[in-house]
Amino acid sequence: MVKRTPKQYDCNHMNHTILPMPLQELLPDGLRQLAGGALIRKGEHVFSAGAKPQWMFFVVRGEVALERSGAHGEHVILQRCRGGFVSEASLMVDAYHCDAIALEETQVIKLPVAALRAELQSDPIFSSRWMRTLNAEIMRLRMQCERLSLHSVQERLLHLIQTEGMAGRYPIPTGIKTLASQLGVSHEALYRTITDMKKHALLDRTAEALILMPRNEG
Amino acid sequence: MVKRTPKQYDCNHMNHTILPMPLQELLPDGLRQLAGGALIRKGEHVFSAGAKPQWMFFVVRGEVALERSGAHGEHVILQRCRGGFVSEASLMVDAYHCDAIALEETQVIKLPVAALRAELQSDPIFSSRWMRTLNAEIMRLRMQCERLSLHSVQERLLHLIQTEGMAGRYPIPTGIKTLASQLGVSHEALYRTITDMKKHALLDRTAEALILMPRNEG
DNA sequence: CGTACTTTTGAATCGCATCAAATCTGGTGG
DNA sequence: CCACCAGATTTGATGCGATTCAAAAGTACG
Repeated sequence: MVKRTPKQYDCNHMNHTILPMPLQELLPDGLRQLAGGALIRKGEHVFSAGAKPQWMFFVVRGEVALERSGAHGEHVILQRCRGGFVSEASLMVDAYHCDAIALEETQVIKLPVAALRAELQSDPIFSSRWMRTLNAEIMRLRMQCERLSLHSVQERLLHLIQTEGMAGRYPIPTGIKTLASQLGVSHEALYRTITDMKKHALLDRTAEALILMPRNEG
Repeated sequence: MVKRTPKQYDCNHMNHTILPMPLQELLPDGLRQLAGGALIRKGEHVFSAGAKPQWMFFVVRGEVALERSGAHGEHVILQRCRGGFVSEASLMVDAYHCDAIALEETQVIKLPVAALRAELQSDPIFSSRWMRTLNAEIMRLRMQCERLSLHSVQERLLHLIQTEGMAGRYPIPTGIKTLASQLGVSHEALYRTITDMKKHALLDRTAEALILMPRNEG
């Protein structure tokens, strides 16, 4: 095999291991060549607000939170990402508009923004697929707005499980505090709500997930 | 001038009047030919959740709200649109995921979805511009999520004026009740907050807009 | 075994939703 | 011009649910 310019990852060789299926299907060959990997430790920034986007990040394993921080250290989680691209919107923008922080040890794949942009220009199929991911992002965000418009913690939690869970099951791999921040409520309130719902047999909680109980109304 | 197939609007002739500048710049010639117009009365649906998108709507004048309705008639305004495309995300989707309702008499321009999709495939420049609008939408939605994560009415209102207003000025053409719904608070609470803020010289209110007063802190 | 963090419970307080009612407004028709 | 109506605006009172502060118990990790 021909020796190639060394990269952070030799993707030609490792494609089948480091590129997850959805990314395999999405990316044209040319871009796959340029993909690199990175491991981000818990608490570290993937990128920071104000910085110029150089890479597009795809989360393979772990979890990244997009957050914005106010002047006083309070921070709002705008979105959590456990798989797929982080901040697709940053592709066409000169500076990030929020922070991305690893909530646990996280494996990402990096794609150079310039190459990605070029590929979008020249490959209509890829462009179309990319637009689909943007559309999905928009709908997810609209869902989140709807959720945050609900007034009680229980309503928000139910909405989350119903709209983002799978068959009434919603994973909570990074804990309740993270989830509370995502729902825009205090962690105490969320703990209490979960306890109450368990007591009323509306919800079950395992270490990894929240599970909605089927309603057996008379 | 050559006689053309009659359309709902003769855009060749009326381009400069019915197509607003941002749309002029965004759309390729071919699509401009296919643009039609429509006038939607207050309270009427532009489209409804579940329906298959046939047209992409661009608001020229008036106001459209994207809302989702629960089972009991309660409705949440996901977004208000006073200019520009409504629900860009619906372009790649088989069914609308929310309702679009005119909050006042509204002038829109309609573009056939099929032609728009085709143009996105064949025109990389247009495709790139369209992606930019999607990105802007994503950022606006993230802002709204951040806003809805704030706990007090005053914080939400300030955030709205600061992030979506121009130079501390935010137009309220369709009234306070609409604004309250957008902020996810009751209209009474919003009225009271505005009154309080006026009393404390934080805010001024005219018939058309809310205006943030500059803080003269010691 | 100590440290840091999460989970849990408790109590006090506050802001908002809600219900109610009065006033104001613009528009319509007699 | 007035009577009337539908909405919007405004004020009031009440109760609930969440925030907040506090502290204890549990858990992971070196």
